[in-house]
Amino acid sequence: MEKEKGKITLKDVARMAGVSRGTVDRVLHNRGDVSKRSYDNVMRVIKDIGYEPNIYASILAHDQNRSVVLLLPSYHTGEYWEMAARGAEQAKAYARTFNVSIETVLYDQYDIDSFREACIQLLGISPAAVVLAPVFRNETAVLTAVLRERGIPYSYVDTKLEEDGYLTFYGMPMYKSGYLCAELLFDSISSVPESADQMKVAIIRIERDKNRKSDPTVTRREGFFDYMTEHYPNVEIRSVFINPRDPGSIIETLSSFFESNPGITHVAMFNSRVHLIAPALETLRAGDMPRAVGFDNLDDNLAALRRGSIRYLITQHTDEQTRLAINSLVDYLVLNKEPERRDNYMHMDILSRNNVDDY
Amino acid sequence: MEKEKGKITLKDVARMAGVSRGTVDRVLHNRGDVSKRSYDNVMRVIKDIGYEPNIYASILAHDQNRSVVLLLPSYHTGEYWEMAARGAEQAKAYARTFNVSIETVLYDQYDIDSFREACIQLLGISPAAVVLAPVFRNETAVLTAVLRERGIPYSYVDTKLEEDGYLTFYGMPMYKSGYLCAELLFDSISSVPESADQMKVAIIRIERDKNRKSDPTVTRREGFFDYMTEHYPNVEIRSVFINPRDPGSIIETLSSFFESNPGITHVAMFNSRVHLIAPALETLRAGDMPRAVGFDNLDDNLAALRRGSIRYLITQHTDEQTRLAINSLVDYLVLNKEPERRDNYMHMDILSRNNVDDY
DNA sequence: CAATTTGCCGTGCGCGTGCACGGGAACCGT
DNA sequence: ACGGTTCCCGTGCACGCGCACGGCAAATTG
Repeated sequence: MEKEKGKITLKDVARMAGVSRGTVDRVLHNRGDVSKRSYDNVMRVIKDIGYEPNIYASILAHDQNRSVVLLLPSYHTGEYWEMAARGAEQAKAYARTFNVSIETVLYDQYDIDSFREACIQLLGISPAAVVLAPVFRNETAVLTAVLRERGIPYSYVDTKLEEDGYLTFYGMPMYKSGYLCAELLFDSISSVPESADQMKVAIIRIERDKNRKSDPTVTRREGFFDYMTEHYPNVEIRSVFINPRDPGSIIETLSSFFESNPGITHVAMFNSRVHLIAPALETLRAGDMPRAVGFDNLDDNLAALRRGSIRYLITQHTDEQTRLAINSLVDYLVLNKEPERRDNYMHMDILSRNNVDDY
Repeated sequence: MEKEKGKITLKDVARMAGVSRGTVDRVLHNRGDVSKRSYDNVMRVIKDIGYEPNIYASILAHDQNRSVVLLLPSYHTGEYWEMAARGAEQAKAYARTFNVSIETVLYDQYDIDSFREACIQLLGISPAAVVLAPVFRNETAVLTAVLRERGIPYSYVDTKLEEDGYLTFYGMPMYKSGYLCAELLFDSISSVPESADQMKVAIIRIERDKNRKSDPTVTRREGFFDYMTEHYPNVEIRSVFINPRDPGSIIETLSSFFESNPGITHVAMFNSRVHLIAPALETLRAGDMPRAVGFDNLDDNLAALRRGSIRYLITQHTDEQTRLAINSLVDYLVLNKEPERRDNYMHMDILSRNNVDDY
């Protein structure tokens, strides 16, 4: 289906359209100084013979080094956003193939001013494209407005804003993920529903700062509760809040929680930090471990999974998200390739003790 | 970490080594006519300054069209090997970036002569690289010997032969997949082991032709049985054979099986064809569906999963396997990039009704 | 010693595109 | 009629590399 022999070049187009290479070039890149007549001629020929520019020659001649900037919350090793950064690392290999480099700009996700500074820094780089996670919604809207104005394409990862200026979005179906979480928790007794009376669920949540950040896990929680009301309306559900900034306090919090709420058989956590409660479960409930399900393949989570203190992890391929987002932008920039889909919901992986190894 | 400004070119290397571009070129491509002195000089400079050729210029100048051939059993839509072919489709996009095209050569997996013919056809194409699944072990060994002799790199997918001439292998950890299969089947009652007495497992197998083909699922079966003896040594396990060539017979076979083996609560199947027994389960066991687990994300399997007649599917990303295998070969051919790992065991995905949608 | 071969090596051209430069024609105003 | 714009357009060089061609010196041969 490809006839590689008689490759059609720009020169051929020029000849067939009765103009020079320069004119074809001007048409291809919309840089004016072309009469309507010539323009139409060239366009017709291009369409007729299906001309496609040779990207090697193009890149070779261009020889410019564009950069795609990834705008992320800063992270320590083992934290959620590190995975996103890891994805960028993988994308680099692909991007460098096309002479585009990946820069990462970080900000403190608890400090809105640092986000604003990061935006300024980002614009200073004058990137060819941007990948970002809209942690601060309003400020992100400001940034993307500037990007649109400057004609810089951008993609969302993790979450998106409800506008339509972005090129692509890669994220997780949050509602479904909560639903799935509940299923994995309670699948164990679906064949013996009468035992549902003996179950009690604990939902571990994070004490949140009062800031303007968005909390994507609310949707996940909805999915979870909908599953519960549909399948196990009588199961007791309790919530407890822990403070991730003070790891020492967690075991105390949970200890008193378990005392005042005896008979907890299931534990769910809707963000990436199940690993924080794993040690507490192991010491407080060594005898009768509740069945625990959490999210995201952080190293600490995987370790807890292997130890058996977490039963299942649902992962959203955070690294893949950034990788694909970057790739879509690179394809768009270099190959003029429109993405297949704008909104891309990633597949959720279910991880158990027995399939983590080759992850 | 990249200094893109002063890109090092072949000319720079030539200058620094005190030779001409031609000589450097001869060194790079091992085509002789270079004195030992010059050779050493050039090699030293290359290593010192970390010269890397510009592949765009290289491809542009070279302008040759190589092809990678994928050697697979022929398939009908919805069958296992179709997924492998699908992966090739995805790899095409990447490959064409480098002026390499992907050809597929098919053979009848039940006819060894057709395989031999396919090999001849393959060699006729004089491919730059080959991806293959060693269905016929001995004949595959013959083929790979020829490939090695001709210096054509090749990669295995799905299964591999025990030799070390291949560039990469992408497959599934078969033993673990069987183990995982058992866990997913019986996880439901792990907290109430006393009910294990009431369980009965059926293993559905395929009547095999008597040919020299390899059966990779034996290892999977081992993993399954090991899990069972470790965790539920007293559970009854029965096997039943169905004939995939005669779909009409399946329901009869299973009907009489269920009659003579009442109380089957769990069903496992170790190849990609669970979809064959799903309708039978739905009609024969509508009231008390046994819990069924199978393998591979064939469309029919996914449909059965959605209908609820299969509880879990374990998938091995067959499409990814071929995609990655092809990519590894392309990288090796074009970029001279050695693969990171030779043997690559893919992650197993667990698919349930609630996470198939975004697959 | 002349003629030829062999071992090494440098140079020039072409791959297809981006872009700067300059130039011709038409149009304007004086 | 003439200088000055404006609008279009063609050409030449550069990008980095592969490869063919030819050349020079040393080694070999008759």
